[in-house]
Formats: sequence, structure tokens, C-alpha cells
Amino acid sequence: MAPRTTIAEISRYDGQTVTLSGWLYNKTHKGKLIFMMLRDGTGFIQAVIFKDNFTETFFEELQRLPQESSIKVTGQVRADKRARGGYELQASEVDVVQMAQEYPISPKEHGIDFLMDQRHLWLRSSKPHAILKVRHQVIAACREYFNNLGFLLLDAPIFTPAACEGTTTLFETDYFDDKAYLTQSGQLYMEAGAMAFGKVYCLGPTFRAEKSKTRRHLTEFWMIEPEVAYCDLDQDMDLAEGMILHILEQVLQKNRDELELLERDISKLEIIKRPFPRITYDEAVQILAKSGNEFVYGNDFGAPDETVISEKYTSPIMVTRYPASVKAFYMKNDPDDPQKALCVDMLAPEGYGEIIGGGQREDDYDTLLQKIKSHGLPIEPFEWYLDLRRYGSVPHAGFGLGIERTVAWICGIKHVREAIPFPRTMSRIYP
RNA sequence: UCCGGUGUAGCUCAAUCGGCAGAGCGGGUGGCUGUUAACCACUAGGUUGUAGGUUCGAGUCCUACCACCGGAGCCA
Repeated sequence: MAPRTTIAEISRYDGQTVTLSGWLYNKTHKGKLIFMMLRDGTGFIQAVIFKDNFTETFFEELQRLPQESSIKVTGQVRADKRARGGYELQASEVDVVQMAQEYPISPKEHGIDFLMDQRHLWLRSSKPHAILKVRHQVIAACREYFNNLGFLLLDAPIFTPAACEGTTTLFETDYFDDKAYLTQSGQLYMEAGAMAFGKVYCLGPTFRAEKSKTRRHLTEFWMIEPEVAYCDLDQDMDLAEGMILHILEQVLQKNRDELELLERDISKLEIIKRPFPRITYDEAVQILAKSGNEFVYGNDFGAPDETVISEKYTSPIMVTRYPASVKAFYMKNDPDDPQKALCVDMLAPEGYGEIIGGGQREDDYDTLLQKIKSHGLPIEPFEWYLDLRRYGSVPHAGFGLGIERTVAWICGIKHVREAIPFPRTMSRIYP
């Protein structure tokens, strides 16, 4: 029997006879020839079927074979300028594993709603393939980065007893005779982890019941959240910057084919170098003022504001020291300016907006207690969190990176819904 | 939740002033030895989102509802 191989490694088999197992991606025929574009998950290759090598009836059956039928093709690999990818398979044997029904996704244009209804099938197409391979690399690079720095992976719970930042954006579930909420962030648990292990991170899905309908929002999205004990805001920013650079380096090295298929302008990623500009909220407000934007000092930036600010730069930028009033209760105030928080948002270039939010955490017990109260939050669910300040509190900091926004930026795609295999939005929970 | 837009064949879209519902792709049949989202010929395919209303006549105008798209707020 001919050795079985994959399309990705086909160039090693030039001249040899192999069997490829996959699916019929597309086909065209011309008289005594059928050109079958075969995919096997690792790549695409054209198989050429010549009528004289098969029986009349089987050749006619192959001519009618529907898209996405599963097939095994045996044949000789040969380099051919006329074939996309440089190699094609001269088929000597075709085994139809299953003849598919009429496939709904043709190689022509489709609308996004139709494609999302067919997401379980759309995953087979080349564009979702490319994006999800980049996603894989982004996640792999993040984990590699933290693992190499001696971080411990510490998984955070999905069911949580209370909100980090109010309850309006939480998904509520029945939890036996009680209520539980789907997590919005693993951060508070990572703070406990940092006090136990020094440097930890978590990676997992988080949930927001926001009725958001924009290209940057999902109700279920993935975050990677590191947290470090004995760490201040500047060190936190160094960590975030290093992580982004490592992600870019890995994707640019390993996913060039995917970025090319997505028609990404790679030069915009290649010019990104250390150090990323670090500006304060006040400086960002000045940029807005110079651009003639109407902006009320003290507010948080909206999406159009972020775009105006980030368009001034070609690399991601880090904006620090927002007014404490617009930030979460656990943020530490700047000792030099108590109205400001020691926080940082990283804004991706090209208008992709915020991909990282983080900062130094409030480590003083009394101050934290006051903040919980002044944010109108109940004390009791946070008793365990306050314990972290009762027993050996230290300065610490961390951040959260949104995986889908990062993937969307790197891929140059418009909407985060394509950066996750099965997106969950306000109006979609199927398939 | 608010603002704007779109709903017509399996898919992507046309249909002029309110006057015979169409095309391309996909499907089917036939042809062709080099196709890359092929080409040529023939062919099947419709409750025009739903419910009302105006009119001799509604895909087109009006009202309500539904779905989706884009944007805002909130955020990663």
C-alpha cells in the first residue's frame, strides 16, 4: 500500500505515489479531465483525474461528486507550474468514503449571517482556517511567554459568587438553591494566586451580559490574565509589552501563509518595536483636544476617541493614569495624584482599540475596604479578597489580554466574531 | 437600549414613476485533455420577512411586528 501522507508535507514526496485522505474542496472538469481541489486540514492540493485511468461509470460519478464529499486519492505527486501550490496529484485511484449531500457554502460570496448559521461547516473554508491558525499561535505564544518567565498556570473558576464590577453585566445561573454568576474575569483569583506562587496566569473564557452590538464585542470571549506579586505599574507595562512582542514575533515567523491569505499588510506588524509609547490620560486628552474632538475631561474614552489617539502612532500604545472614578474599585490610586488610578490600557494600532486593560492593585486593607463601599458593592462576598490584604499584602499588578481582539488586529479582520471558532453574541448562540 | 440601513430563487443581488418577478452563481442534463470562483448549450427552481391597510393594480406607498447588518453606550 502506498504511504499515507499529508498535503502540508507533499513536497517531500515529489515523484512518489501517495494516498491523501481528505475532502473535496472544489472541482472543475473539462472533457476527459477532472480537477479536484482536495483538502485534508493541513493544506490544499489539486488532484487530476484522467478519464482513461478509470471506468466510464466511475468517471461520471466523480464528475458529479458534490463538494465536501470525503475521499481518499492515491496517485503520483509531481511538480507542475499549472497547479496552485506547485504540486499536483496524478490520480490512479479514488475511494469515495462518503458522497456528500449538496453543500450549502459555494466558493462564491456569501453574507455574514448565512455563513455564521453555517459556522460548523464554514470552519472548513480557507479564511476561517487562516484566522483560527493565527488564534492558535497567539494563545501558544502567550503561554510560552509566561511559562518561560516562570509563571504558574492557575485556572480560575467559571462559576463565581459575585460581581467584580457590579451585577448588570453578569450572566446569572441557578446554583442549586442559590445564584451563581459566570465569571467576568479571573483577576481576583489570580491575586490570590500571586500571593501564593508569586507569578501566575490564567487563560479561559469570560462572560459579559452587555447588550453590546459592535465589532469589538462578544458575550463569551477569552482572556489571558497574568498577576505578579512585588510588581508595580511600570514593571506590569514591561511585561505586557514583552508579551505582545513575543506574540508578533511568533505569528510573523509561523503564520506568514495565513497572513498572506488574509491579505494582511504585514509591514504594519513588522515595524512594531520596543518600546511602545507610554502616555498618560492627560496627554491623551490633549491629543483629542488638538484633533478638535469634543471630549469632557474626566470621562473614559469611547471607541472613536481611542481611534483618534492610537492613529497618532504606528505601534500599540499604553495609556496610564485614568481618573480613578472611571476605573474599577481594585485599582490603586497614584500616590502622586490621588485622583488618578495606577492603571494601563494598551490600544492596538490601526483603530483596533483596547486589547489590554490592567494595572497595579490596591494593596492597603483600609483603602480597599473604603473603595468597595464607595462603589456600592457588598462587603461580604469580598471578605476572602480582603483577606489577601490582611495576611502579607504586597504591591502587585497584572493585566488581561483579550484574545479575540488581539487576533482580529493581527489578522486585520473587521470583526471579533471571526476570531473565535463559535462566536456568542447578543443575537447568536447557534451553532 | 438608542440611531441608521436591509429583508426578492439554495446563495449574492437586479426590478426605472405603483403596471408581465429577473440575472449570475449553485443544482440537473449534454459537450470539451489543463482547469484555478473555467467555458458553451439546455433545464428545474418564487407565499417578494410576517400581519394589516391604501389602490383598478403593491416587491415598490402607509402602519405594526420580526430578523439581520452597521454605529453608539459599556468593555477586553
